[in-house]
Amino acid sequence: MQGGGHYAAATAPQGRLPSPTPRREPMSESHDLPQDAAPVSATAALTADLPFGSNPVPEGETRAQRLHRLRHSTAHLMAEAVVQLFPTAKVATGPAIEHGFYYDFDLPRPLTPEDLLEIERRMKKMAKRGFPFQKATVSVDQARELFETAGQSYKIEVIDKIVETQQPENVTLYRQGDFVDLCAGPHVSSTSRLKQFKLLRTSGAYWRGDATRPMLQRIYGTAWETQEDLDAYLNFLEEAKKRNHKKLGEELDLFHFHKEAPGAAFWTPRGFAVVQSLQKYWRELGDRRGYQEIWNPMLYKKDLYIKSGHYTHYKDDMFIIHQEDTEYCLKPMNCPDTFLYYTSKRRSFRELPLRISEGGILHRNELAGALNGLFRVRQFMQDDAHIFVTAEQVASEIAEVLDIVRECYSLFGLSYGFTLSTRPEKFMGDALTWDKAELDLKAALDKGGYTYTVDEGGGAFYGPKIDIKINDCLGRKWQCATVQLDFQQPINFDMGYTASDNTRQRPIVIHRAVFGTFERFMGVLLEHTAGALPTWMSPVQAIIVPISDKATDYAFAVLAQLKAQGIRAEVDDRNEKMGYKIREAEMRKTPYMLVVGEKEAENGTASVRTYLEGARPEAKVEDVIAEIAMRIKERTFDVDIKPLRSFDAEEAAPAESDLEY
RNA sequence: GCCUACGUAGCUCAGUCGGUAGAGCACUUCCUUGGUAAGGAAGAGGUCACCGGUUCGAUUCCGGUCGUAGGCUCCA
Repeated sequence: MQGGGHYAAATAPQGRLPSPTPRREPMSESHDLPQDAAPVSATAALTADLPFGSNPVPEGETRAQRLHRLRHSTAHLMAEAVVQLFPTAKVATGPAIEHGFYYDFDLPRPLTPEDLLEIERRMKKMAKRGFPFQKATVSVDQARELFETAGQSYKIEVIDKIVETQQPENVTLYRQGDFVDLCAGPHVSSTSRLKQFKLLRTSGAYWRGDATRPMLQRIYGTAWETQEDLDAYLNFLEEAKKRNHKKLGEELDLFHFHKEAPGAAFWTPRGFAVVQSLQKYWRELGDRRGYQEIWNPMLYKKDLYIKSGHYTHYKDDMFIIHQEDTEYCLKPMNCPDTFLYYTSKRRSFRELPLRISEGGILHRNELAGALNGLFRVRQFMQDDAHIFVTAEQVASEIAEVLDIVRECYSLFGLSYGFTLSTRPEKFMGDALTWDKAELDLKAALDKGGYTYTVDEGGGAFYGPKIDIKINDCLGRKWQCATVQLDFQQPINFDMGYTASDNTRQRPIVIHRAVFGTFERFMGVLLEHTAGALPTWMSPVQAIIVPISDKATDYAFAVLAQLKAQGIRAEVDDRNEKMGYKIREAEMRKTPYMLVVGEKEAENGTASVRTYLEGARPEAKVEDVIAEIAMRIKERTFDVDIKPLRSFDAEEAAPAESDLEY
């Protein structure tokens, strides 16, 4: 990069610029510009002639657009601070993103947390000084010359890309203070508009997201229009941290991870009770909705995956076992072996739609760096099902699946959104079939009254799909459910059915999962409920607290009654005071606490305390049991969900003011 | 897999500028028999992730491995 151009140093007096910071030394603000900083003055000379002028503020912007502009400008401000600290830095790209912004840099050394503080400090300082954002429209050649002189090779690449895709005559540059960037804009009028921001973290990021390109250093930050918004957002981050499902899993003794099996959850008795409650619901739902469950092997000769195409397209993600001369694969998905079931005999149109579910144990060799608690594991179980249908049945069957989605998610107070992904450029089958299928999916969505977004060309090569994203009570989105049409695998497996006219027809396969994986869904639910699960899922649904051992016999008698009704209950007969036991039960978020002493033993009652309501008056044991049993049976969502304010830019409109940049 | 950071008792964390470690909670025993979020005392518990290197001596410094976190990439 020939001398390490400080490409941004365009116009300001040179005395303001810092010298390169020595490796691993704490930042100091008293550095002066090195006298030999040739690239700097060269750049300054170059930009001096450029037509920097006004930066018109767009009219009629939405709040989202305003925030986007604000955040993008903050990214530029940050880049300026980074270039000050690291004059040899190369800057890559720095867009606004949801809730904030980032900027990628190629730096001489890794960033430390102290660097982040120093960068933020400089940003605040420059913001206060109020440098205007100015815009210049220059020819592509002028821009290229500028960034070449400054040694900014990534910017050259961006220019090349723009030229290749858009063939413009001119590009625009934006400048604030000492920093000039290739940028389409728009920006705020002045850095003095940038007040409520915070740098959050650094990370590595491949240039252009390409693992073969250099790893850059990315700094993430957040920016808002008001201090109140910023505080609320930082509070949200804190709350999300508190609700982290790994932390809750530890505190509530639900699951563990061990390095002996990276990426695979070890469920404790308490945690497994929760998983089983969910699986029980899944099986009941399947029964009710006409699904039949099968149970297939976990280990297959590679032939199966050669047939399905996974061996060529998915091999890197599969665990493969060599046994003597044979290659076996741990199954990464249920579809291929479900298809073996389908083709195991001749099928009639009378059997369709054939709804086959299988919650097999799946293994995927996810990248080590991608593993993340229950959200990304290597071993998991999906609430998977494959529905074999005729073309005519697609629309009604999809509608049925969407109705299951509605039922499931409403059970947990989760809202959700749909995305319809249509035919990609490279697709299998004929376009007519696709068109019909897409119309069917649309019709099912419309008929159900669902709103959805369309991702044109976002479908899988084998068929269009509907993805469902959950919104939890912190407003976070999670991809769990998916409904996919598949025209390809029926061909690979030569599936058929005999139609009413005695011809052999090809079925269409619908892949569907609602919870997605039980693991991820558990993680989402834990964070959504902050670990206070509804009674029907709770590991221990009722705990009986004898006041002293004089009441122990009665406590166990009550326990027997609870258990007789299928309630997960325990007696805490440890030699502790009741206050202690209650505290522990509260911290475990136990929905029902039945306090019993001599008085209750005499009356056949219990003093009830619930997690939701606190202490209640004494009640007949039968009545309490009936209440708990009813909540379990009906799967009542007896959870106190306090939705945090949304950070969706469109929803959370501020008190209208002249927020004008 | 890549970047950065981290790994001390079951959990949450102190600490050691290189001389083999400490707290709280949990656990065990004893005392206490107690009305709605921690009663008291004693005890036990650690190859300071693992493997190498430097050193008289490494938990501490260096290198590697494994695992974890946040990202990148990928995805349920």
